[in-house]
Amino acid sequence: MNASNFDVDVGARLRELRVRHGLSQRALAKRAGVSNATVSMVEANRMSPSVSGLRQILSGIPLSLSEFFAEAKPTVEQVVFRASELKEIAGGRISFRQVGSNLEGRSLQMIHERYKPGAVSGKAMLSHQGEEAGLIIRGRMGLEVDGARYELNPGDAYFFDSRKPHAFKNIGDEDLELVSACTPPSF
Amino acid sequence: MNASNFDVDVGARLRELRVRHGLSQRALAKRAGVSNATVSMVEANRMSPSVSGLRQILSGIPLSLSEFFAEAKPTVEQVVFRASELKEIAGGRISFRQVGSNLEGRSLQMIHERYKPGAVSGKAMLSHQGEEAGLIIRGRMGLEVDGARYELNPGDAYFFDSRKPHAFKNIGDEDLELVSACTPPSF
DNA sequence: TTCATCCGTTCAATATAAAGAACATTCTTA
DNA sequence: TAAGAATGTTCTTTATATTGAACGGATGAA
Repeated sequence: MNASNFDVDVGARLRELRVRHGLSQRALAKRAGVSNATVSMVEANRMSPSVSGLRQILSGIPLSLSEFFAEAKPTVEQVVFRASELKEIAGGRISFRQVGSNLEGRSLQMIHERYKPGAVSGKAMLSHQGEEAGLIIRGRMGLEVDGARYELNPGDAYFFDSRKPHAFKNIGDEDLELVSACTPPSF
Repeated sequence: MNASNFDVDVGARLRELRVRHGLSQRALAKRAGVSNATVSMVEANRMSPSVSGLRQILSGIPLSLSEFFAEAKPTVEQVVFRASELKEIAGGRISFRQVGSNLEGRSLQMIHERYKPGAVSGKAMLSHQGEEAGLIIRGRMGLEVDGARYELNPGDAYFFDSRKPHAFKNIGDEDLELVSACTPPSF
């Protein structure tokens, strides 16, 4: 049994991509160097192509296997989130106010962060893979990533791999305010 | 043209994942309900499994096809980007200052945006799939997504699917300043 | 109409993936 | 030593993916 996710409907996905690119089964088959019968069979799920066969077919679009199997991103309903609507996901001396409350199925998370003077946060462990970026709006931040220390002022920014251990600290006298984003939002 | 990637070595990737999970070929085969011979052949690239066969094999780890074919993320060298180092990717009445200059291999892009009063930007066409988010620092923004119009003030934020047509405008008297992020950075 | 050309599907023949058993090798353990 | 159990590989048979050609339907032009 396949534990982790819903199965990709290979046939439907191929058809969707082919049509989106304005190709007929035959046109795609010719570009890819396979028979039109194969394209037809695969799209109808009447057979499961070999990986090399699928790669061959996709070369006619062209598209990588990675792109083919990438998770479909669900549509996000709400577009605008008022300042008062941002979801508080941390309290006290640190305020994390997230854009949108439901992370399910998203690949991007944005947070409006505020730290009181001296406040600290961070992760020591390797979390799931992904990337993190942020830009300082106000105040001074001390950043430690993978053992290296930095000081950031308004307008400065950071970018690193989420798997590296990291810590944030407000090292100034006033509140520290920044906007951060990370992907994927799973943590 | 498939700009983005090199082909996956299916055999090597499977072996890497199996070993990383501490499974022998036979143990994996048993959990997945396939023969050990198949696992051996696939790892040696002596045959290219069918998609359904590979899915079956991966179910023993377990791992989804999506995860199997996901691109390995390269490590990002530079962590901190000074305000003066942000890369200007648009000029004139609109200033887009990107965190980091090289997007290759990244899945996250962050931009410090500034619009003069009246300045407009946006995309009418469907661009590649992904998500976009932003948070207003200063000024007033008019946002149109998929035909719907919104007004945003400092602290407000937005989040939508990049494929929807969208436009940004500074509808205030002062400069509009915001931090945005999108994924994937391809555009 | 009739011809031409496109579309997607289906069929029989062939190439290849997958199973099950036997193989060689390297460890343990007696 | 030798026996036992683990590993990954290689064999032969069987199931299935893939081909090339033929099919039926739709569209458009003479």
